[in-house]
Amino acid sequence: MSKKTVPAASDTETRATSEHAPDLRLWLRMLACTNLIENHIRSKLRAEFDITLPRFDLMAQLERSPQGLKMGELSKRMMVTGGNVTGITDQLVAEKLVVREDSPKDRRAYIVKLTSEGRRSFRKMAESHEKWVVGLFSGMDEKTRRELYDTLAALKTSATKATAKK
Amino acid sequence: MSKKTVPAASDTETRATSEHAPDLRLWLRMLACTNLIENHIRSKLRAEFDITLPRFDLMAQLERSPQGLKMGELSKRMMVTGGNVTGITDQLVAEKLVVREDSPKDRRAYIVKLTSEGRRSFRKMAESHEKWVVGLFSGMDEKTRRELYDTLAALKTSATKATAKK
DNA sequence: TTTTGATATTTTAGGCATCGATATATTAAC
DNA sequence: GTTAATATATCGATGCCTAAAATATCAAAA
Repeated sequence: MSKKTVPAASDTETRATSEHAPDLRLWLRMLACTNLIENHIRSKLRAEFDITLPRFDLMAQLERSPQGLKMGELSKRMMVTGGNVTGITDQLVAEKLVVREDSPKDRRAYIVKLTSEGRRSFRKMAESHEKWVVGLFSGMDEKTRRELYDTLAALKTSATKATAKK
Repeated sequence: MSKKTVPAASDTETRATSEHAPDLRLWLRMLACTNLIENHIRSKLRAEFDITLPRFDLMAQLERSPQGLKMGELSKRMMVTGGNVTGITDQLVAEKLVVREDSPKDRRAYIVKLTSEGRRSFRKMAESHEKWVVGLFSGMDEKTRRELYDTLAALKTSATKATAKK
């Protein structure tokens, strides 16, 4: 199913050597893991639902906020630029999966919402998506996953502080 | 320095709610961390050296392999498609940072190598890059970083196995 | 009011990424 | 040796993504 053009062996982490700072090796390993998982999910979404990851992600945000979200909010939450959200939204609107409604409070803004078809469609995809993710992590025991979850919280704090300053 | 258009607060992890599978929340947190760090590094590279992350990454691979690498090898190690490597290499060749040499063994293949200017340039950038990464992780204590490094190894094993099958 | 500045979104130009198709060279089968 | 299968790299179409500029609205100060 979907012959992979992107190979998984001998990956990004190859860049790290013993002479590098431990933090650098840590970062490259993390990046390699994330890319591996992300690429996998991307190709599954495409193969089974003919949708892209960014579109899925945008819909996921909306599913969590039934009252809808402004473009700017989507941008913040997805950690991408506004112009990017414009493009993805355009596509989803064309597919009738979301709608742009005028904000009653602010004529500059739109409120983006899932259509009922969008909601139905998303829920179906999300179910599979969750299974894939569970599968990807299933080789780790419970304790290790918990540990990873907690250490990532620490990383998030550290990185947020570092990127915020200056 | 370089006012960020991409905000960092209220991020991708927002997608996760308590009703989701723990693995899903773990994955979204990991993704949020990676995006945060990657976006930061990307904008620093651009602001201080006027280079993109993919070009930096390609040069990093070559720096590790002074004998040069074939396009296909770069593709494997960077975890991107061959066509992508073609494009990035074209740009770096135009900037005279790398060269494409004909492979003596295989007339289909090229060997890509850093030029001396490329090597010099890369080393300078790599020094800063390493500092940024260290800074991003500096809010975590040594033990936690070690823990993260180890749990990621387990994740890599788990995910590799899961993506390989079928 | 009018101006000033900030906010919300889109637009534009350029680069990165995929997939699928193609051209060419290598290797294996016969 | 010819044919067939495989491997290497590029190209074309499409979509994501950013930064910077343009447009429009809002909100507060003068």
